[in-house]
Amino acid sequence: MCDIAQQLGISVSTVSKAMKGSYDVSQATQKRVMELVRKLDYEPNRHAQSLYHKRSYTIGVVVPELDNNFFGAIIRGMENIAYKKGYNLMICQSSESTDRELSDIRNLINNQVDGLVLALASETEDLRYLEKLLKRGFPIVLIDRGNEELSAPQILVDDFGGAVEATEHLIRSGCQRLAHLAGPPQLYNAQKRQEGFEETCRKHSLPQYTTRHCAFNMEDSFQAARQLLEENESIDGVFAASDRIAIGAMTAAKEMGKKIPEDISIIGFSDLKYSKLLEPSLTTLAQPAVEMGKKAIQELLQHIEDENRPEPKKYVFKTKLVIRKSTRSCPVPSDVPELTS
Amino acid sequence: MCDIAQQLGISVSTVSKAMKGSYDVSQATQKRVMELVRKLDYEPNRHAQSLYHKRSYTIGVVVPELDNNFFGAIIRGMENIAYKKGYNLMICQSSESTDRELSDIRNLINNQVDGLVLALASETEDLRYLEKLLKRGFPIVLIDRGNEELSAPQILVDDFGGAVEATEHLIRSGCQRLAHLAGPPQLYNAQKRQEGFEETCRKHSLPQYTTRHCAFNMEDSFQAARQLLEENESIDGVFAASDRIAIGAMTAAKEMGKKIPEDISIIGFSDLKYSKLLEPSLTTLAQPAVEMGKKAIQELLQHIEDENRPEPKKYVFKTKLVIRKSTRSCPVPSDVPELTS
DNA sequence: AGCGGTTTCGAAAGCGGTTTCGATTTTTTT
DNA sequence: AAAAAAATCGAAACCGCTTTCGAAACCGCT
Repeated sequence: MCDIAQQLGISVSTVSKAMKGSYDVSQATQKRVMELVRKLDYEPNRHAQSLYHKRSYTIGVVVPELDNNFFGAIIRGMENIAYKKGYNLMICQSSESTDRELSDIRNLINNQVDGLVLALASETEDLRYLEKLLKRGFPIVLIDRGNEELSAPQILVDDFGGAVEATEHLIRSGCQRLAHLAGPPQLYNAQKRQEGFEETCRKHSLPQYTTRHCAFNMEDSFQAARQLLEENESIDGVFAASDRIAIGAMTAAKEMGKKIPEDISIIGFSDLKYSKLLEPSLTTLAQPAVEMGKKAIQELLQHIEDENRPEPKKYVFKTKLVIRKSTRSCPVPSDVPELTS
Repeated sequence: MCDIAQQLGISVSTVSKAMKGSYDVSQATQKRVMELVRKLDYEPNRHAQSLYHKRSYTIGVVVPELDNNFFGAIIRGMENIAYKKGYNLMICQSSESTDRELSDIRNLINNQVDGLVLALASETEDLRYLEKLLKRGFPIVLIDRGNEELSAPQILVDDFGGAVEATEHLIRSGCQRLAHLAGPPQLYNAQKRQEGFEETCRKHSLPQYTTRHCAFNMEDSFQAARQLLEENESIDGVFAASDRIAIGAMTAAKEMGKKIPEDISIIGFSDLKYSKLLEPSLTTLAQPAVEMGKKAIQELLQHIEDENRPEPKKYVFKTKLVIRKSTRSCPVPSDVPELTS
């Protein structure tokens, strides 16, 4: 900027104002400045700007993992909005580790991010730091992994509704003895999915239904599924709390010589990129991840840019049933709800 | 920092020095400062620091996509080293779009990142901007997607060697009529894999071998594979340039009623997380992605922190053959090379 | 007491911008 | 032609931190 001022024989303040299109600089100098700016490919130093404005125009993002369809799509949605509004993203993956998550958040704060979008790790329980931030008025939006205690806006999927839909799909396709392979019990989403499952079973007065918890990975879910199916030979339908758990269940079922979906139907949750490649392809619930990412940033920016902060709302996105080959075909076609925001 | 100085009745300069453990502040005040710092959870403003040091302690990363095992693992490796050394990552996904890539890079530069780690989009050809940056002495490291023209350090996998290994594995397991489903021809990696394939076929004087190009996605590769297999009924072994292409090939082969691996062996490249879940599970070449990510940052930091920049070297990481069920079992066990850097 | 040497500290400049405010010039009005 | 108003510009302060450099205080020693 000094260069430009010198070359043009004007002051830095004028250059700065010219670049911002201030009213208080003549058309002529404005043009001269802009031309030189373009010629030199000049861009003002963001750190200096941040320092003055006390705003970094950067948003911190922490997700459990990056190489995951769901979070990948969420990030695409977030980038979409953020870049358009002149904000940058600083993305971290906690790898589902609470410690790493905390240090990521602290580091982002230390980097003066203007706000945070967080998908908390499954085991995160100590929310004191986040509460402190919120109390200070620091803008935070939670995404996917909700939390009842934190008074922050939350962008969630309708886990309960999705679970109901999944369970009803199983029942409609003729399954009578259902099992639910649930996620970690401390995880909000897992709880809601379990509730949806159990409530639907009760509603339909199913003679038998069971729930068993396992981690969101294949190894653990494989073990859990095997135990479950061994103890309970008659199970003919499994609602897995995630596609990865569903894969574990499929592997276990196949290993026990059960045919999918003839002997046992399996339904997942998430619609991972590879779920349609499985054998049989997995029936599952798709989540509008890109839309969720967009909404998260929109919500966050509102909190960042508005003085009078509104009440933290919850936005619940509907899931969409994707029927494939791992469940028996339904006599009555299920009505597929539209994606709404 | 002003707060601390005031509360302790000392000057900001002393506080600053105390926090850095400068020799020129007494033990007593140092202790008083540190205690208050801890109590207030104070962290100095990074932007102010960056402004002074003309260093942001942030590294820009651009990869084609985030929800991808390979790049996910690379990023984990990069985070590992970067955080340890006090650097942050600013991660962008170009979604394989050249335009987006360029705007991401410009934006990162504008954010004053100290260096860049890039995995170029497959179609990127206009390297003028990058060349300009390199000429200015700006530190850039290329990862995975190499480029002969750019004089930057490159962290690569031994595509040629991996292809040789894959091809020899097919030959060893009894395949005679091989085909290669290659990636986009302008992509450096794809070229090397193709060369490895063809050279090995020639070396073993195979009676027949063909190569066909397709994009790194399932739809395109499915079409390509089907055409290939229809035109050439006798093909009994396919080396796919990526796991995703392999999946397309598997789907095509199955659709044509061919049994894998009895009628046709298929081998991929990358070892995606879900490749072991396919039916049959996919034989493929694993890449030491985490190690590559680590190396990329180490190399970049050297360039950032050393005045006298060394010649840009190429680091070629060996792949590892992962034998699963999509290729026939070998009479002679292939010797698996170790991971080296 | 006077001297050099060591510690310990703070004032000030600077990093690269932005913005306020007063000065100067130009234009318009009377 | 003088006064008022508007347009245009630059000096300076500031954002929060680091570092240089000089001042002050303290030390032991002759």
